[in-house]
Amino acid sequence: MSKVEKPSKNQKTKDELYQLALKEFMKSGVEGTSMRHLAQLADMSLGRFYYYYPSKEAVIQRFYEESLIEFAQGVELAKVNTKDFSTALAFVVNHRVTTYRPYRELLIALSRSATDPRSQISPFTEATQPIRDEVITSFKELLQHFSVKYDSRLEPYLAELLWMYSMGVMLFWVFDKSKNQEKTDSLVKHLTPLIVKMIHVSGYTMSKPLVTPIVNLLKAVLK
Amino acid sequence: MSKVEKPSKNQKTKDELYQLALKEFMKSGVEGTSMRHLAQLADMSLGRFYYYYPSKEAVIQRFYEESLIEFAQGVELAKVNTKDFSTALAFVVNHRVTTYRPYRELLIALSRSATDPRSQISPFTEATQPIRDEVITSFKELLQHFSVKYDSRLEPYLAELLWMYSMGVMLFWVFDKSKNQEKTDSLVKHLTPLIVKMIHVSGYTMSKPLVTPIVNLLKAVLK
DNA sequence: CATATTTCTTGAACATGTTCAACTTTTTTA
DNA sequence: TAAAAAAGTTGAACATGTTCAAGAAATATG
Repeated sequence: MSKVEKPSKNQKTKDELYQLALKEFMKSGVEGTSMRHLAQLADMSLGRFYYYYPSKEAVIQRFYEESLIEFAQGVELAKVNTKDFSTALAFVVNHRVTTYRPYRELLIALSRSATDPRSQISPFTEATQPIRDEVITSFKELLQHFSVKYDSRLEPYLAELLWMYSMGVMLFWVFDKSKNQEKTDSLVKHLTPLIVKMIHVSGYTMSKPLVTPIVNLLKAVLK
Repeated sequence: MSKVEKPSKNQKTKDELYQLALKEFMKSGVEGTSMRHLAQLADMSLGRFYYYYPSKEAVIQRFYEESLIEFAQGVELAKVNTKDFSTALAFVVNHRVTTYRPYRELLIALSRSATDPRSQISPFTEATQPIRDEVITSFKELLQHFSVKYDSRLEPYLAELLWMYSMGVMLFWVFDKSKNQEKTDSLVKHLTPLIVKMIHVSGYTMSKPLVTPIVNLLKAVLK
């Protein structure tokens, strides 16, 4: 009756096709996998595949959406697995990198799409991206959970900034050509405590004048 | 006799094709311009066009290279047109945005390529990109020209960091959907003096302990 | 149950980026 | 200057992402 409750054969096919595509993308890369090949693997006509995913990018987009869900879950996990905010933030980012590792190939394709302002996927664009907002909300909760203290003027921006930090690390990771992407690990290990310290310090009365220009910057640029 | 001095008909044709392609890209967008159309406009066969530019991306790549040259020139210009380092840095970035403005469409395509780690174009990748190094060198000279004082441990990184800042602003600009991209102007206006102040402050003895973790970060992550 | 409507499926066609073997013209070499 | 090598050019072919009119199957409606 309602729209939600039927898993509908349609949805099931869609899911299967997605899994299939994902596996093939990992094996042969995104560009190395043709839509015809995918259709063939799924034992269906090309047109039929396109009925379920109207474009190759649509499959990537789905991957992005699934990732965001896992992202939010990772933030939740951080709450129970860590003792302070700094390790929590590092945990979130590392968790993301870890779960992405098998999908590196895919993430490259994703980052290509993401850097197109016209794309729905771009993490910077403030499209009505409900899942994106969910992640940002869970960052807000994480801050509260650890009772992080900071300059109240940062309140409207801080969670979103943390989100941007995470996405920035992802991008760095995609580019990271060092063995096992260990530079990314370094980056997170060094930068995370720095950021957290800055957040803390922003709360001290003495640093108010330092925070003011930053707040002005954020006010002018975000939202 | 030498390799350099003949502008060779080849090179001339290449230049003309580039200009032609550029104009068409601006008019119809990069994706909206087919290689066939370009060949037709140039009154040559498709295969012939491909003889000069082996791919569409090669044309974009050329645009990138030309841009880098202008970039370096912009840094030189800043030397003579500004009185202090902060305005110089803002000048460089604004100059870049200004000269890019007519090519916004192209820059989107560029940023797509740039965000592919496999591409030659990526600003982050430390490919042997001689022109890139030239820009970084001119940043070094700019620092010297204004006798900017800073923590000496930053010396190996500072110029490259400024380069990254500029590229970051470019990326922001591409995404900036505000009217006339005025948010980018805000960003530059607010952020540039902040950065310059931080550079200055790094030189004070009292801030050495603050700089140390940052230097460690840079050491671990760059180069 | 018969009909109308929606959902699904097919197969062919199209547009476009790219490749390449064959051919022609230009330049170098002896 | 004749032969050989290099540079330039052609046109057809290929692979791939995407579209779409037409039809089949499933579902809703009266």
